[in-house]
Amino acid sequence: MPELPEVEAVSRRLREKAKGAEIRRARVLRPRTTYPQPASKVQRLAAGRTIETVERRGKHILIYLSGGVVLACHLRMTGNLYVIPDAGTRPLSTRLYLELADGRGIVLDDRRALGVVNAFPLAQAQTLMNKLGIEPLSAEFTPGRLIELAARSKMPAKVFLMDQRFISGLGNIYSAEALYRARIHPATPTNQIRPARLCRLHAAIVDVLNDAVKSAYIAYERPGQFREAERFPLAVYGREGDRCPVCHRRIRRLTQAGRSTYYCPGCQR
DNA sequence: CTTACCCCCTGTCCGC
DNA sequence: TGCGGACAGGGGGTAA
Repeated sequence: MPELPEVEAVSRRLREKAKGAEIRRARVLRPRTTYPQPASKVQRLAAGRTIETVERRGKHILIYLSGGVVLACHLRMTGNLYVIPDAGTRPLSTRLYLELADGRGIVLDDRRALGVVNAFPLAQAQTLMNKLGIEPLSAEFTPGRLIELAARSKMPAKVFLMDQRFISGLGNIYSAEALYRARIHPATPTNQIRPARLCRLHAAIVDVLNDAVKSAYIAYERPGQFREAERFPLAVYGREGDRCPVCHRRIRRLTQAGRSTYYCPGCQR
């Protein structure tokens, strides 16, 4: 599920519903969820504090609590984080929840249970987030910045885009979609892409993410629910064998860094 | 600095 | 119909 657009949608919805709420207590139902921290530490650090705000950094959701504590949440593959009306009535796949003073709950609902929640002092959260690459939807992400970053790596373009230390937030789907929009072959070594094409890639990244954020925000209108009708239209991802709408060649799949990459052999060179 | 595994989990799909 | 294996939008760790 979650790459930057979905995480942004989840984060916004959570902020709208839970900003200002007081956490009565926190319960970790699956100890591994707070790894490497003990569940007790997260429960203790969250209890009694007020949610000041909720922000996204890369694919992380940061819940800022009163007293300088941050809950850093990562949804990984199947996680979702949302407010439910009654903390006593939770989905089966709840791995951790925060019981709010008004009786509502915030749940980490995660079937595959790969999601993680840690509690950090503000400064430590800051340090960890500083290790992430540039925010692709921020003003600092410019064509020039992408050109600088690309010069530092000879990774295949797709692997580069997925590496959170360069740009944070792109995953398997939107990396492939951005490369398709930019007409760049996913295996091209990043430091060999010409500046003009990197400018095109920059625009493609920003456009695809902005489009997908809008779509994801609508799709997650109801907490914990995904509206199928609002699924973002994917040009190449998961479409092996389909015809490219532009050049009519069949979409191909290849494996890079253990993940599937989809691309159009006609458009992407 | 890379790549190439393995691990963490559950669920689904595909081929035999 | 049943079953084993591959694979799935995440990342961390370790070895080479």
